[in-house]
Amino acid sequence: MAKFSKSDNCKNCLDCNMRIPMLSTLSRPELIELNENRFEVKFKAGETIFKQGTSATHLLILTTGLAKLYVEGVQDKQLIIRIIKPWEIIGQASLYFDNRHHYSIAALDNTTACFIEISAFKKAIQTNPLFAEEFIKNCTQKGIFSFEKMVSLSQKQMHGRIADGLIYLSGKVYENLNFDLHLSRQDVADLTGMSKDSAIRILKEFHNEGIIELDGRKLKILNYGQLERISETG
Amino acid sequence: MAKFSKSDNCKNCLDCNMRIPMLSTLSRPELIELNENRFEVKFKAGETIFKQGTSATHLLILTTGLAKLYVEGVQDKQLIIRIIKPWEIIGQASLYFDNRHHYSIAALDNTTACFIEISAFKKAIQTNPLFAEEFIKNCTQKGIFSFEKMVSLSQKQMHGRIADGLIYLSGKVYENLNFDLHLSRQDVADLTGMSKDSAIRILKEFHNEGIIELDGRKLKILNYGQLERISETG
DNA sequence: AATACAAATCGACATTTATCAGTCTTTTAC
DNA sequence: GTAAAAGACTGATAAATGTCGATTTGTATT
Repeated sequence: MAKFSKSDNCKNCLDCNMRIPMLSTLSRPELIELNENRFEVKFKAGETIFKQGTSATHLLILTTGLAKLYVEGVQDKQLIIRIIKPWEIIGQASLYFDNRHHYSIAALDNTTACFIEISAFKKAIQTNPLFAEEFIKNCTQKGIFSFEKMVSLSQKQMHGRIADGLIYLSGKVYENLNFDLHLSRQDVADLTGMSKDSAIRILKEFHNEGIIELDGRKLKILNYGQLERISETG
Repeated sequence: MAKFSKSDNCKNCLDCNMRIPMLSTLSRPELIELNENRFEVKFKAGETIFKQGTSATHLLILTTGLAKLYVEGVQDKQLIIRIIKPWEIIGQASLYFDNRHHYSIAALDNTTACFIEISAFKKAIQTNPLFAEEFIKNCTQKGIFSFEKMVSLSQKQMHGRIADGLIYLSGKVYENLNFDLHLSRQDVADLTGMSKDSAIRILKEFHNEGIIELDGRKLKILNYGQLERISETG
């Protein structure tokens, strides 16, 4: 189970300042206030960090590990929106809406999560226009990302969607053509909107065609250009 | 072609104040400044109001008519994200990102659009925290809407997606169970992520089963509960 | 009203994708 | 170390969806 502690990983918010662009707009007193309203919790791989539908009282920043952000769709199916890495701020969606979580987060790894009280955040938005601007920037970027995801999910066939998924993982998550996948095959399916069996099949096809090398969860992209072509032609 | 004029429809931004929640947080001088940096343009049904990829210099508020907001996907296919009604603020996505439009807007009707300079808007965000908050609220709501749309597009079958489309149109756009559709069959398909022929087929099915009554573009929802059920079961 | 053109419609067919059952492999639990 | 469970994989089949061609309907133009 999750273990409580005030400062296991990052000593305080003044540290985060360096790593999180949004927080760098905050003044020293503001950071100190943020720091007083936070705590860290450790999660084991597979544990739910927060669950769609529960009330949203804190924002979340991972300090170690990876997690999946997903919405619960029809008939217990999950749709993975994106993979969360350390130093991203998560949970803004609920800030000004209905104080409910509209997605779930689950650890893909042993992770450490820092929870920051929403009220401290809101205060910073009200008093620091630069911070508010950064916040808005963040929101709008996610909006644009959503559009691309919708196009991929609704207009591309399975090969294109898997290609998009692999490009996303290597480009945005692991920043490497060669990585150890934290996702199960089911997760890959939930990320690309298809059945698990179909995801397995396409991955195997890509492997057989020499586009990727896949052994268990070790994944190497051998022909990135080909993936891009598959992504574009749908 | 589009016809220029400073104040065809709404006399000035002090009017809009009443109709647009976000603007109601602005002070009188702020509204006056906004008013000095705006102009109105008329569009005929079918005309493009702005086009994905072009540079974003203005935000947009419709004062009359309806428009579709869509992204250009693979192979010239459109994905309609939502329908725009008067008194919604459009174009925030590009505000703080790369100053490009990431979607297109096309008139579905004879419409009047009011263009507001982005710089005037940004200034209000920086100087008026309440306005910034309203802006953020707006962004996050759209984010949540996006999640629902992604689930619909990627996890529901055609019947469920058409049901979602009809529920959206009657609930959010026309606010009536009985309306004159501005969308073509192709538009309905682009809204629900399927081929035109499939959209026609499902609509006809719903008509034959007595769930809706559809004659050309006159649409009446006869059994809303049934639509909800179809939406939930996918 | 006659023509031209775009939109809507429909049935037949092809393709894509999901489902299912069964096997194999890897990890977990004791 | 072995049994059990979970995950990965595969082929066959069924279901969902798209495509195509032909026809009809509606609308705008003369």
